[in-house]
Amino acid sequence: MIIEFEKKDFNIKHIFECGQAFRWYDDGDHFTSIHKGKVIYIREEENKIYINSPLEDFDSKIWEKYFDLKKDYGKIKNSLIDNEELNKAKEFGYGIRILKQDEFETIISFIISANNMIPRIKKSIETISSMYGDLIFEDEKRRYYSFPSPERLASADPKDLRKYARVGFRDERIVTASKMLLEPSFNINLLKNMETDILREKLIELPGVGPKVADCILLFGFGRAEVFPVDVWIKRVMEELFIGEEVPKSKIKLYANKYFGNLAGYAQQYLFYYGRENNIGKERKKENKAK
DNA sequence: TAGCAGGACGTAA
DNA sequence: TTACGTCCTGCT
Repeated sequence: MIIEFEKKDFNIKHIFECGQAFRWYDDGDHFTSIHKGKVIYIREEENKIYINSPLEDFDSKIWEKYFDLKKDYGKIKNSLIDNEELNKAKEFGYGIRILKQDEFETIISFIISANNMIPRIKKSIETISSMYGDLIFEDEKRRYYSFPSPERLASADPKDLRKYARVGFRDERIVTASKMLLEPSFNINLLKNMETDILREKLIELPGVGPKVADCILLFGFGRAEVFPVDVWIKRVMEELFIGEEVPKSKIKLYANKYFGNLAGYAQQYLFYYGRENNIGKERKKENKAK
């Protein structure tokens, strides 16, 4: 079974490489992605996108939701302020979409992301899935495992997470957060219905979740598109392109809100991808250090 | 081999 | 409220 649609505001590479997701592979002529215990192959041809699954139980609705296909990203881009630098970023990452990822997986993934780098985060998540998830499929490239349930991760030994999944000091955080997420006050349906600021406070109760990680979870796991996560990259990019001077991390959000309003999350993705791929702000940082 | 990159968190000012 | 040192791994 297959989903097929017009290639408009959709670029597979942009979607997966803009730093929002970790369970995907660039397999040359196609990308492979794992989500909610399912595997898909996704490829672009001329002006069409094809998503197909090697598994029997293919539910196109899951993937429509995951890729946010109902949303008109052209319209979003047009609604963002007309700013020269932002326009460049929009053009550069023209096919970015914000994925709607599984809530639990997003929480654990971004706890792992703290003080960490994307290739290492990907490796840790892959190992964790192979240790505590279920084998769902195998092709000539690799074996695919589902991301473990909160129950499975709650009973994991932090020492194993450290030793095999190389998560370092995040080991206890992962297990404790998984345990807390099994408590009634963290019931997923309860969380889903919370107002964004309340939900952020709730998420920060989890060990390993601070303001930045909470914002990533809100944006990528709970679909709160008005949220603007501030990491070292986006800080540099905002300072370089919009603010013109170094400001504390806490101030960056105020600028984002002023410029992008409730579309801040989309702007963040275009700017993050554009800034990181082009090393924006990094040179200036080096210069400052040399002084 | 030492240095660096990357957020959370505890402590101190 | 802000500023700092520490927690790890993997790369150069």
